[in-house]
Amino acid sequence: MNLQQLRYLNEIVRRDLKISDAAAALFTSQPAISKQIKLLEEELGIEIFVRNGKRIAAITEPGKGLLAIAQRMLLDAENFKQFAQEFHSKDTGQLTIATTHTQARYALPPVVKQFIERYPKVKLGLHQGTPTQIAEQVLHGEADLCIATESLSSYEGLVTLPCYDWHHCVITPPGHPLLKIQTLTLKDIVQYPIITYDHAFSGRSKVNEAFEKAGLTPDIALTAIDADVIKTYVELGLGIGILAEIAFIPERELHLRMMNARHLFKPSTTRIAIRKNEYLRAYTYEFIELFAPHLTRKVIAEAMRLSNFPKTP
Amino acid sequence: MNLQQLRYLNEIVRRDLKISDAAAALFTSQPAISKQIKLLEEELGIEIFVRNGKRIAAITEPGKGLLAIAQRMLLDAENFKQFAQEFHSKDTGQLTIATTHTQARYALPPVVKQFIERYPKVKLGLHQGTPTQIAEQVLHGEADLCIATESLSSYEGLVTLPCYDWHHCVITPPGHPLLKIQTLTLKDIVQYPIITYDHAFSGRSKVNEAFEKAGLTPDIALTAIDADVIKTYVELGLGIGILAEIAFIPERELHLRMMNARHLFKPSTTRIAIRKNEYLRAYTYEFIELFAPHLTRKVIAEAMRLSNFPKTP
DNA sequence: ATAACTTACGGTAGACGTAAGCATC
DNA sequence: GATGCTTACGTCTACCGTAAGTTAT
Repeated sequence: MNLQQLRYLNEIVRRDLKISDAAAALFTSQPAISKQIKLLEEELGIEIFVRNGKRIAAITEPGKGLLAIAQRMLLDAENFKQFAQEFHSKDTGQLTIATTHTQARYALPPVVKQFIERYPKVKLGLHQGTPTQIAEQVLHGEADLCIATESLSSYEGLVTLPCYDWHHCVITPPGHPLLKIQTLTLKDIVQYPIITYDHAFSGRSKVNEAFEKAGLTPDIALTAIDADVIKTYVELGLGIGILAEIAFIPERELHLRMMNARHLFKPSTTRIAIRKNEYLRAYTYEFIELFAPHLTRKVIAEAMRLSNFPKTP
Repeated sequence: MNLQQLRYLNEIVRRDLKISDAAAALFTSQPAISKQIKLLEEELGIEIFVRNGKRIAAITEPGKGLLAIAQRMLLDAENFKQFAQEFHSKDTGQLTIATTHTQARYALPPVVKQFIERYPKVKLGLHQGTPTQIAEQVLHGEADLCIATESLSSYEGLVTLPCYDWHHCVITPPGHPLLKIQTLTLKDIVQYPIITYDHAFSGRSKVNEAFEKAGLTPDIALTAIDADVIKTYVELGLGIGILAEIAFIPERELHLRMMNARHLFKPSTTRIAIRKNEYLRAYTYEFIELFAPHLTRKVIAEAMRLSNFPKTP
């Protein structure tokens, strides 16, 4: 048994039990993997995969157990290298952040600016995607951390940390009738077509929740993944917008007006997620702290440690 | 980086930083290890060992961190094989138990008898040693579990489980004056020379504790590692004996008499210890349960799991 | 018929052992 | 001088890639 064989095993499972796909992903030949898996099975004396003639049909019960141990070992192998890197060259390396539009466009720029000044030799990568996509990128090690507002906590293999709370606001074109109202109500809002985030994005769930609770059915004219699209269509007069306060920069939006909606929608929490048991570089800790100052190295390390403990119901 | 290199690294540290000793222990040549460590250091770009010319002087700070990860990986590698074994041949394998004389001679025989009937194909091994020795055998993987009464809980890498409580008793030759006393006191006992266990064996600490608390200084005539030696010298009239109740089998000891001493010495607890995070075979669980029926597979697995959690002070 | 895995075979890299060299005690 | 690590070199294993073979879809 060696690490290479474990890598092969892990990749085959990741690629839906297709050896050829795994070979392509690991830049090797199909027979190479085929043979190593055979050798591994032979050495262990058990079958890891259920074969249907020459095709792999499923993973066996013991195979699942082996896979779990293998994955832990592979993660440790990564940690081993990372740990060495840390001492070899403290301030160089890579940091890949997976995030959604809202964060990338409005929350991250000042943080990134500070970070690249502090760590000019760290190659910073930004992957944009849906909350689901970015969570899986972290799970598969394609990104070091992800930042989003929705649905990060449902992944077993991730540790999530709350960064900050924010509120939605309502935007309208100048001169809109709503602007005359002192304190907005949901009833006022449902009078007009609404343009807001796609479900699964940027706290959209809190918006839905509020309307449902009030027994109101809003007329959602258009849903967008990012605030810029929402603003564009509000400017065009298609309706009023509901978006994150952070996404509205008053001095830039000459053709839009913002109204407070903090009393209407519950605050959303933006979270950061990292892979469980992953060794983090010093600059990764620092990036997180730049983004959310209360998430110090100590706090993060403690949360990571606690993530392996039983859930207290 | 590969597992072999990690094995080398681990063994060098285990052998007090002597490459040649590590080579001997792993049945390979000294240059083989030397070179692989060099290669590893080169690959990682850091020095793992502090060299004093051609001699290894110490392990570096990063080296320590790497060693910790390496050890976890090596343990997982063992678990990987063990797990496979489990499915390959459920009821065959090896089980090595490290224990002290008292357990081996008096507590284990019936358990071992039952076990070899149930698992005739499992090669059962018994290592006898001091509590310290047997704990280290488990730590180094030379034994699967150890059973003893003293000082197992002080090892970070072990999980200990209480098996049963037992008491000391006092033994004398027939016709001894003490036998006339209804209820023994410590004052009665210190009138005579005492023969008992060596320190660090079989609850000797509880005996010391009792005398100290009472402000009495017993005349310890002889200390032995095992009960049989104690009994021999009590028979010879060198003094009275204090030993584990379990070690006194009335029908066999024609030249000795036993007196209750439960009210004099605190009960001792015999414990079992296993290595943290080690994958246990089904028959290992069963052996433990045979020895201590309340230690079911579930209880043991839970204790193992909890051993990784933070200590609640 | 094609996609997917296995078998067969030759080439190459890398790990190991032996022997010689050199530094520390 | 003895011990202990490194360097040098030859050997051998084992892994990988290419190509041909076999079996499901």
